[in-house]
Amino acid sequence: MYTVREFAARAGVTVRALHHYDELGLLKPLRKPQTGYRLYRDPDFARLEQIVVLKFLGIPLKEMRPLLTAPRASNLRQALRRQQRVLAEKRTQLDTALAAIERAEQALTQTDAPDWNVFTQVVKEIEMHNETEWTKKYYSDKAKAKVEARRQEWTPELQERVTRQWTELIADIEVALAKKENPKGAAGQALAARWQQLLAGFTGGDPEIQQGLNRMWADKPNWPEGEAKSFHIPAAVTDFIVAALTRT
Amino acid sequence: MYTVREFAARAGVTVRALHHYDELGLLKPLRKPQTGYRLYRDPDFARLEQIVVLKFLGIPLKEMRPLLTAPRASNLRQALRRQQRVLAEKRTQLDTALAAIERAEQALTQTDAPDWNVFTQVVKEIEMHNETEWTKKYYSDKAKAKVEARRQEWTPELQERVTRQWTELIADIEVALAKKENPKGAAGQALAARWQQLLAGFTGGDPEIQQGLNRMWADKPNWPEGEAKSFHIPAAVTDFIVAALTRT
DNA sequence: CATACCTTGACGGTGCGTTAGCGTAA
DNA sequence: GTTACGCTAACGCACCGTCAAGGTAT
Repeated sequence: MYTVREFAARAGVTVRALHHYDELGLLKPLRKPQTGYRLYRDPDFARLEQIVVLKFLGIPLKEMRPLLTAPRASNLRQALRRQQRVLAEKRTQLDTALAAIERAEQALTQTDAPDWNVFTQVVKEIEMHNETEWTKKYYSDKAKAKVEARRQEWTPELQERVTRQWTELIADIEVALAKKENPKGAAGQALAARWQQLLAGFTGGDPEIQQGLNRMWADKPNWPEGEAKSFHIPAAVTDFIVAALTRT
Repeated sequence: MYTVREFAARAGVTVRALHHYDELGLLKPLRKPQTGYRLYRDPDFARLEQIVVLKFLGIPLKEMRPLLTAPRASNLRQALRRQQRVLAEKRTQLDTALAAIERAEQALTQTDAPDWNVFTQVVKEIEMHNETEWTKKYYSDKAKAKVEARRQEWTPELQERVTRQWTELIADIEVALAKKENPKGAAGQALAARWQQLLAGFTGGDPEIQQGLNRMWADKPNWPEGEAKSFHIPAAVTDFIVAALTRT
């Protein structure tokens, strides 16, 4: 039986952190009857260690609960793999930033006034490089050029709106699934039409781009999974759309 | 002359971001007389690009203003170097986390139940390694062991308290400096005494540790500068203490 | 008149640090 | 009684995303 302070000292965390974990329901100690004082015991120690480890690995506190109580390792391993990808992407981010700084320093040693042009060029290059890199391999050269051309016209806000439209559509489809709606019915066809609309917004009706997209989706399990929430489309949803679009 | 939306589209940022930069005083556009509408012009574009670049490099928005208006490159280069160190440290952090995940996965492939022991061990190892690594080179082997032993007893809260005591002391010394207090006077001696007290709290009066510390401070310009605020002690302060402690 | 775009608040999210005000244990 | 420790509540930080309520341009 430890008090907060003792327990915190033993575990190498602060009292405030323990309060926080308690609030989040991650680690709820016993309470002394009248006073409400927290009372920690040995099993709590093990659990806290697990929390600390997961935090060290960069896993958000809010996602930890299921991992801590899971009796089997499968979801833990899943989480680790996800986290691995997230961290890896962050690292390449960092690497590019570092590279940019180095290049910029070189440029700065030559002139006394900051040469923002060189500077911004470097960064832009790198940014583009990163963003498009992972999708590249799916497109033919001609398709790449076309996609690139479209990118130029995309404002980030347009991006947002489109993303929202997709998520809304997916939500609607999930509702339809829950209602056991028939893909061939009117409602199903309407959803499929919205789907194709959105898709056309990206491909511009270009078959080469469509091809590339197809390849990309076929390889979905291997997508990177960065901070940019590449929207997760449940398999059931795509199945529904496929069913709606295939002619009988 | 662009409206927010146009300008945002041209620059590849969101309208909200522009609002935000405006609020922070980073990029204040003209305003249309009656309506208060924001009006951006070409010079604003250049400035925005600079902001975007610095953000890409991970520099906090609040620190950007002086860098943007600085006519000469010197403080920009300073900032870049600082940022380089910060990023580099973050990267090693990431690397260790990634390494930990890999090791953990290996451990997990063998058992089905999560083996938290192996797991926490790995992380602890690595954490220690990191924390002490950069100070290591200043200490003799014997001193290292002693410092390590002391570390074990330090709770993070004790850490905090000590840190605060140092910052308070430093603040007090700066006040004394402002008053042009004499280091040899009573006030100066009192401050020096507090200094030695705090130091003794770390060294435990051990000469080997003291030696290592001396070497470390002598090498101060080369310290890493992570997120962990290694307290910055102005040169004037150390000078004051040195003057107070050297026997006449 | 409708519609698209502008404005200024203000809340939310991440992981706690940091007062602040107020009971409790030794 | 004093002092050290416990509790909850609430703000703060970084960078905007995301409504919301209400004017303006076309």
